[in-house]
Amino acid sequence: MRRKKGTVTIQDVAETAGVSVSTVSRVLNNKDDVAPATYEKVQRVIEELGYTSSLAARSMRSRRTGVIGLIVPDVGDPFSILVMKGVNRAITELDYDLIIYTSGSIKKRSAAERERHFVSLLNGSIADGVIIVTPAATTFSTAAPVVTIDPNNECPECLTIIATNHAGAIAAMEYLIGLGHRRIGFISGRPDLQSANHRLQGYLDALRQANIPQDPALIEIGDFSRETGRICARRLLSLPEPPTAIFAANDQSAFGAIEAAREMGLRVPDDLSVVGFDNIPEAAYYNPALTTVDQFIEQMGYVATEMLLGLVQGEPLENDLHLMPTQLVVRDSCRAITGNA
Amino acid sequence: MRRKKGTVTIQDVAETAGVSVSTVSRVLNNKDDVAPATYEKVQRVIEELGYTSSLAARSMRSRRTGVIGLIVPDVGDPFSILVMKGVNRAITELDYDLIIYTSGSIKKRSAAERERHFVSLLNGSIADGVIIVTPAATTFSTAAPVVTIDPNNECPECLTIIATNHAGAIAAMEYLIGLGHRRIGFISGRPDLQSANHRLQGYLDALRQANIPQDPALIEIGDFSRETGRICARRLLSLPEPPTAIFAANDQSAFGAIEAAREMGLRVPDDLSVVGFDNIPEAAYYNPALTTVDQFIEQMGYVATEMLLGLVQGEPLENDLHLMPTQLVVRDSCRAITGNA
DNA sequence: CTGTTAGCGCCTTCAC
DNA sequence: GTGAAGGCGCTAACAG
Repeated sequence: MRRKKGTVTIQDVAETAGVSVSTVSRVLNNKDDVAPATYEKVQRVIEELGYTSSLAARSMRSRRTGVIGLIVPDVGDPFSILVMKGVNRAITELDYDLIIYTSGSIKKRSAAERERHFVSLLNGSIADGVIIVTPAATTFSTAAPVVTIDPNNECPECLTIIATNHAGAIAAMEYLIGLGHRRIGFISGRPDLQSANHRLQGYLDALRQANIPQDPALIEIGDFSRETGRICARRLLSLPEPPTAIFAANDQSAFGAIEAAREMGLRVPDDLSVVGFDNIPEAAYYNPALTTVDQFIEQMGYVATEMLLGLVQGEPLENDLHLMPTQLVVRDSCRAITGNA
Repeated sequence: MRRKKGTVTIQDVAETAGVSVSTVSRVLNNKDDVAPATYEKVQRVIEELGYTSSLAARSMRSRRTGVIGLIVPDVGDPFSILVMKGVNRAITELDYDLIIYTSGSIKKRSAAERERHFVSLLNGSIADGVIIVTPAATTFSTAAPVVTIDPNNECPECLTIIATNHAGAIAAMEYLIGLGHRRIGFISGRPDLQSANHRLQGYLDALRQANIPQDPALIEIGDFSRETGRICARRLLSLPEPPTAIFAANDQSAFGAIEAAREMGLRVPDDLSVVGFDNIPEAAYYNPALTTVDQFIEQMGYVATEMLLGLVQGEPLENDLHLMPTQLVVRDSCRAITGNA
């Protein structure tokens, strides 16, 4: 770790190798034909000097930098983590580099502002393309391609990946209804999110389909957090006529709901059935293992990266919207209704 | 999202504002005295055009870029996630930008290679400094400051942050011993990691201190993963004379151990006490809530960032090593030993 | 095959 | 106060 001397540049390499900078540049980019002897020599000097070309300089000259950017709202959020994993997998397979940014829920700037900030920070500058997870903003001024995952609002002009939230919610509800449940509570996600609304709509539609009257008291507005899930479930379970099952709009809320039930002396699934949405890893480990709707989040990240790199490499994509399938995963948090209720 | 036209440059701003590029540059960097009227006008044009200065160009000219880099081995690992959160918090408070890289456990290049790759990718180029989590490499050729968190090996010349692993392990063991346990199994972490070895040493020393003979059969070599924790625990619990308590070198292993116990028909804590290490968020939510040693991981990220930014801003740091305290957090996964065993 | 010549977008002297 | 040059490290044309 040399502190002072600074970076070794392409110049240094050229001089100590006794060639011109362009020759060095050529071997760096495996260009044309360089005399094997020269190539060898330059390569050796590069090795010796521990030279790495400056990303900054490189991206300034050539369009392609070989890095793509990922903007997530929160590094601690399981959804974001899974997307990161998927993107990371694709990135390494396809030999790109990945830069991750957090648009965070910070006070200083709004999420939308930070997103814009990062997009332009990356744009034309450092990254060949950008993936944005649950973007708050709907438009971005950028020359590089953008793919959005699970956007909060319709995002015109953006490539978008989103799960079949409505269908997934229906599947969960049909399962619960098939188990004999009639009073089913719903803990929704943030109402400003498309995906949350689609799930709510699925809940409603499934009820209608089964000819079960809808009871507004059974719908609680959550925010996808564990803590709010707990609070919502408490309210639901304190109703004069409490639900026998709860469908939570994501796994975190479902965990909160189960914890609330437990605190109130209810056993899951014996006294209350709970279904989540997402199928994050913890769902399988949870006690009881959580029945939930898988939306293949990690795969979303992977697909987003594939789409983005396709765009980067100039392949024109036809459809702007990629629908990710959902699938009910039955585990141990639900039980058929037996006697009363 | 304009696709074609490319980026708006400082030139464009200068032209539409009717000034020279240097003037624009001045207002961008709040330099000297710019006539208020000019300042205002330029500012407005910047706003209108949605201009953001190119990170690439900027970092090429000026030393300070205002971004720091974070290199983590795996975005899915709870330890890395907590560090990210801490770094992120410090970053936003101190008004820097953050770039995250994954050195990943990929086949293509070794972790050490990837670390070096990223360090030089960031160095002198994009970032003012770099934080590396559990680095495999021990030296980095870089002009920018480097801080390492929980390095695998001694990392000379690097600023290092590491928890008091030995003391933490002793605390956990004293607690278990105080509860009356005498046969205590240990599931270690990867033996190539400093922190893992320190914890093992703590286990050993606590035993000696309490005059409990050490039994090699009670020590299993794990790798910090849940799955391995499960396997190790299975072996431990299948011993002719199984342990009454298990101390796992991290929370993930502890979860695995509890799951193994459950599969074998043992109840935790009634039939087996388990202590973990890390205090990741899941530990509090787990059923039973996990007794563990907090090593304030998030805080490590925060402190690392503070140290790094101190270095970046030229404040000379005195000590190269920051020791993070550890603290036993008692929850529900242990019980005093009663009758037999 | 290799060196020379232009810039990429920006900041930093230096004049005015 | 402001504009005009020079150059950061690198790549992409051209020459040779």
